[in-house]
Amino acid sequence: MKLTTKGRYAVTAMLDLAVHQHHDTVALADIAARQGISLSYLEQLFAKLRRRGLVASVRGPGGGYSLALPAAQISVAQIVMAINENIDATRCGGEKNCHGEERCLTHQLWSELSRRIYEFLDGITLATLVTEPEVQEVVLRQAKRPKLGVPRNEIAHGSSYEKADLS
Amino acid sequence: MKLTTKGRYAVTAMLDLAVHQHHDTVALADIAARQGISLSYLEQLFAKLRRRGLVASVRGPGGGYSLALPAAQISVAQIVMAINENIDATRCGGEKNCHGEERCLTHQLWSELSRRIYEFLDGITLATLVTEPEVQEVVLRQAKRPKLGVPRNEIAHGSSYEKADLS
DNA sequence: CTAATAGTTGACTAAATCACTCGGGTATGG
DNA sequence: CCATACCCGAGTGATTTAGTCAACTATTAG
Ligand code: FES
Ligand code: FES
Repeated sequence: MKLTTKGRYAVTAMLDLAVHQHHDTVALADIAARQGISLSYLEQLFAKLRRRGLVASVRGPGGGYSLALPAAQISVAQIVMAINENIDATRCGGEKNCHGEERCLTHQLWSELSRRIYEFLDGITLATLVTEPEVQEVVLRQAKRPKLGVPRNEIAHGSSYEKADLS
Repeated sequence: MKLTTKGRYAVTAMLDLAVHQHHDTVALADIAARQGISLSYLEQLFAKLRRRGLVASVRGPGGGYSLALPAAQISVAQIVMAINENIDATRCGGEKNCHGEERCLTHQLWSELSRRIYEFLDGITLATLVTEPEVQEVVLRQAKRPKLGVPRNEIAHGSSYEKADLS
């Protein structure tokens, strides 16, 4: 699997979207401001999410994004895969050919690991997350803060470069 | 967690070592030849494994490496962590500060994922792997092949660049 | 003694990827 | 028509990956 900040941002943004579902649509600028993600970057992510049919968009003033499916039908695995493509921890990508043309000593191990990770992430939907007390707490904290109208390209970013993949 | 080819090679090499334990020591050159890994690269990996106390070395002719502990006491997680340091899938690295100075919406999720992965990899030891029929099969196949004396720096490498991390 | 073996160390590199940014589009409601 | 918001592609610097290379040092067989 590949699990980078890109995928994490996507899940965070989708969760924000799920939380604010009561509006018809949510503008990316709002998500950007609430979650501290660059707008341009979000646009990139949502383009992929839309192509995969996970979100729907409405253009023009008052427009924005909404979930294309009920929150209970969108799993974290789907989001991560929409962004990062594969979710496979083997070296061969399932081809069983990374040692010469044959299966290597540890293929079985990584293959099983991939399955576990996928099962875990696929078992958690946006609906699950929304009801988590830990999530609700953060949502409340964010609601209290004055929503500063962040203009395009002026959002602070952490510059940490950490990854988390399991190709 | 971080799970790159580096970590995968390390596990493969350690497993090879466990399989050939009946010799006093195993030379890296043998492992390199059997598993198709560059010798110089293996040296780098085993330096770390030795510092972590997972393998012991004997220098000079007839020397090589051996497991520093019984195979049943070396888990895959230990090997991966010896090579890649952390095994954490969060963005904050456990600091809970990746949104401003506070916990982000999805911290809980990545944190739980990290735990699952760690538990899985820590539950599998070299001893477990050695007895796997899938592994035995590969070992037999490798034993049949004539052990070509591969000189330093002449081993073929695949140039695939795939990752698998979960920082 | 000496040559061959094998581990030890550190610096160095090309290529790939990541995490964005920038600059312009295009639809749409008021 | 104009402000809003989505749409899209190209480009970039920093970082990491997956190695290589060269020069040791320890040990032992002969
Ligand atoms: S053959 Fe699939 S990981 Fe090696
Ligand atoms: S605060 Fe830990 S992952 Fe965001």
